[in-house]
Amino acid sequence: MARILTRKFYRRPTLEVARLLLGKVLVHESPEGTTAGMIVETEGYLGPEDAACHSARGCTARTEVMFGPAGHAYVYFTYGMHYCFNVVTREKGIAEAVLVRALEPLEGADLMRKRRGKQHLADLASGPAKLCVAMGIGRAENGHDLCSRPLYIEDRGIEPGEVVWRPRIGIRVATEHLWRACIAGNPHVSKK
DNA sequence: GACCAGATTGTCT
DNA sequence: GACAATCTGGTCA
Repeated sequence: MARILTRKFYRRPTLEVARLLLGKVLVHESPEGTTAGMIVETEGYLGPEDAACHSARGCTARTEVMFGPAGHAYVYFTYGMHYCFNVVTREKGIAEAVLVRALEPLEGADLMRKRRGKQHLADLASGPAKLCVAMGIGRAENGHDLCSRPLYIEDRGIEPGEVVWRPRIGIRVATEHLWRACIAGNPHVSKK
């Protein structure tokens, strides 16, 4: 009953995509094995209006993917050691994206444990940099079309339950917006 | 449990 | 040359 999300899904307004992604399943069919996790936490980044958004200061080599068509992966490197995974929304030329902040592991938990060096399920993908390690996402995945294998998001008909909006985390500016969507009470959300 | 500093490098000024 | 959409391990309680 699983259905890979089409480009149409990602062309919606960014905050709507952020909310609708909760309960959807991110799947990576890597050479080492398949890992999958349900998305439990996301953040919207709203282009020029949003000082915290990488694209707010124009199109550069780094942010180029965000300016492209919806449904592509924007993976960036930060703090000298971490990757973060985003989904590009809207249409070509409108540089907005949704940061996937946390997953609940569904498949390939043993592979995630091996990649992360952690045993506890809630430690495997409960943060943007953690989930990239657990899912094997890195620079190579930047620009990948999420409507196709080996990396995609699918709808398995899971009801996310109650959704709550919170301030965004880990940024220095524009922290007043409630643009972080979480599944209420889910233990895999990055912070309480 | 809460708080703090260190790791480490791509990207932009 | 400064800083970053983070995580981890240490210290102190």
